[in-house]
Amino acid sequence: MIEKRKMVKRKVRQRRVSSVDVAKEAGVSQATVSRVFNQKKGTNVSEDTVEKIMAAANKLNYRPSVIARSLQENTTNIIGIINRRFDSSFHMISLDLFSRELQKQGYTTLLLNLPSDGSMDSTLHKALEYQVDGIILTSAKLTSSLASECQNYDTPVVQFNRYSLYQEVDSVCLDNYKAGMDVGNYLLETNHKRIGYVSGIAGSSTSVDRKKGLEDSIGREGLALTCEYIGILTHESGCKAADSFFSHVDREKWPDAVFCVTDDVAAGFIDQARSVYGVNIPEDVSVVGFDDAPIAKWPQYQLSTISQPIEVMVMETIDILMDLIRYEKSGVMKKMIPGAFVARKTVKDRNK
Amino acid sequence: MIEKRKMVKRKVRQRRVSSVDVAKEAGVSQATVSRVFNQKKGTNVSEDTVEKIMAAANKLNYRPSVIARSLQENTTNIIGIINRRFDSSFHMISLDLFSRELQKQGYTTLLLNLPSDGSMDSTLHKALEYQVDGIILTSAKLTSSLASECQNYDTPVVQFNRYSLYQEVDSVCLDNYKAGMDVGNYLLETNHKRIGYVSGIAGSSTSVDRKKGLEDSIGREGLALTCEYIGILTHESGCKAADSFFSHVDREKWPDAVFCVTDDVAAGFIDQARSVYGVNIPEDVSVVGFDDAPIAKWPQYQLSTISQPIEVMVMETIDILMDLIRYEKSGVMKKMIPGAFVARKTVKDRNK
DNA sequence: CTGAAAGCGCTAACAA
DNA sequence: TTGTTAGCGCTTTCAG
Repeated sequence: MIEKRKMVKRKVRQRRVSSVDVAKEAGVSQATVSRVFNQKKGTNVSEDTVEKIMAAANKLNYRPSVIARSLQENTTNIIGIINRRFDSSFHMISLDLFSRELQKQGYTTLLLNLPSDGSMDSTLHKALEYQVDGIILTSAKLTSSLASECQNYDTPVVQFNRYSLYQEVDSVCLDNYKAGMDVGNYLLETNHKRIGYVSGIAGSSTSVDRKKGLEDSIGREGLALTCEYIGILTHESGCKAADSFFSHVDREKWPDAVFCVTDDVAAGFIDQARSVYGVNIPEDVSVVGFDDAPIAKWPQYQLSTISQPIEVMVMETIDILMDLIRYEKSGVMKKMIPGAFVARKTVKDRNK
Repeated sequence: MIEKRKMVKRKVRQRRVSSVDVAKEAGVSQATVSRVFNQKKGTNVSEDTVEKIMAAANKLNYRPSVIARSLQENTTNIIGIINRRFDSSFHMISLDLFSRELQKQGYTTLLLNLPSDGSMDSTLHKALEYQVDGIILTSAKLTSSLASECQNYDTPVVQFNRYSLYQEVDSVCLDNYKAGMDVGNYLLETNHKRIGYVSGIAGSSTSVDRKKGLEDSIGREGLALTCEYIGILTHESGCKAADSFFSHVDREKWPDAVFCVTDDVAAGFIDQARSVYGVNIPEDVSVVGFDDAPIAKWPQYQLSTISQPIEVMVMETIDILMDLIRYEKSGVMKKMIPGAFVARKTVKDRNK
């Protein structure tokens, strides 16, 4: 391979065929060619010339240069999606929805990754340099200096799956706090007393908000979390949480309900609890997950969980971004989407 | 929302600050500004002017326009990734690796989706219009007319996770046929006689090649597939396969080994076989999966499987593409990557 | 070391 | 209906 590279001659990319070439071939002016390939508002070109031009274009295999057009129009029809990491099906599904829907609306997706240290400057600048028409920032927050930089470049940003009360940035986010409260209230109604929480990555705002909602809810009944495990978003992390909750602990000190930050985590928790500690779900311990991922429906889990309407969230995000692109901004839009509790079979009503 | 849109004035995107603005501010010519922002080969600009220019640039918040540069240089530093669908962690992981590695090498990723009818023309044309420097086509094959169109545009294409003997297109693909043979040979060595296959989407070449390898391998011992189920790449599909293999069938007619196209499918197969039909894995039936996804390591599965070296495959793909971008093409490169059998606990040695 | 000027491929205002 | 012309912001000779 190395050999080959050395031996082969460097390459200069050939010039592409341009509207001038087509114009020459068709015997018309370049502007007319441009008109034909811009059939916006009834551009007036005679049938005859259109035909001549199309013939020439086909013969030469002409395609307009989006780059040149972008330079002229000061707009690229590209949306930058800045992604923190792919660590759950939530990210995969939302990215897929984003790019498909944007494509449907005539935009293309430029995918940018945040470096693992989480610093955003260079990635954001890259997006700005490419003159994207808008930016979707997933699972990350903009600092205020970065936000004003986007303002300078007249490039709208919408945060997806993250929000902050103190930011001037538009955002769409599941109402994680409320979802946490809903879970708490449900567990109270079903008469649970010893409630545990299995968290995601320390400090992740989705995880923190869910916990806070849970705590505030059960706090109104004078309860506090019995136990907590801080891990990551994997099955294995759920297993470890079960270890931490059930080993070296008297049976009376076990939680009677556990809220897991993710369905995957909940599955790991359930598997380990059942197989290693002989815990019956939900007779001994109730479990609630989050996401309503496919795994929640697997027969052995039948997991009660909170479903995130990802598609709604994605559409809202795109709508807001499109407004920002097309119209002058008037106020900040922070959209909180409610999650929905899906009752399956992992929570027992302990009133009975 | 509708209201708001109507009331607010249409937006015209403001002009960005250009090198001319910086030049004015710094009291130099525009060309010199350009030089400073192109410190490739020892561009000779004096310390003094560099400082003046940087000061002005910072003051005005100047960033070069990649678009204008692309127009001039006839190269965009964008790689188009054309994606068929996201239906397994394999796609998610490989996309993540692709975009991170490309970013590391100074490229950016334009993400394009194939429409659900699978037609590729419009998507490919979109990539060509954006003048991407190269295209990575994942899980799909180029028709010969499309391939020659890319040639016309001097835009190299590498197929990832798909290949064909008859194509002139470079490709990187796991050797699915060989992997299928490996599984078959292993099952023969361990003295299995009644072998079944759970396939992915009908006609998907990865699925077909794995099956063919399996068949050819066991065929040399005079065996044929005992049973087959054609489904999709989900846990549920694996459950259905178990239904199809175990219901309404005498126990003596059960397969003694089943090869599943994916770990997820294998997990569903195992779950259903165990819980509904009381099948012991691997005592009654051995199971082999594919991918070595995280689920293969879950305690309740401990799945024997074939691991795909995704990272190697991604790197090879990028290497080939970079060669194609930088050097004249000399021959077609079809890279077959071998999978590796990972023995865990779902295959029983029936010689003992 | 720096400036002037041409040109990448396109759109759009203006003329004809 | 069509052609002419002036840029969009940049890189790159070519002079000086």
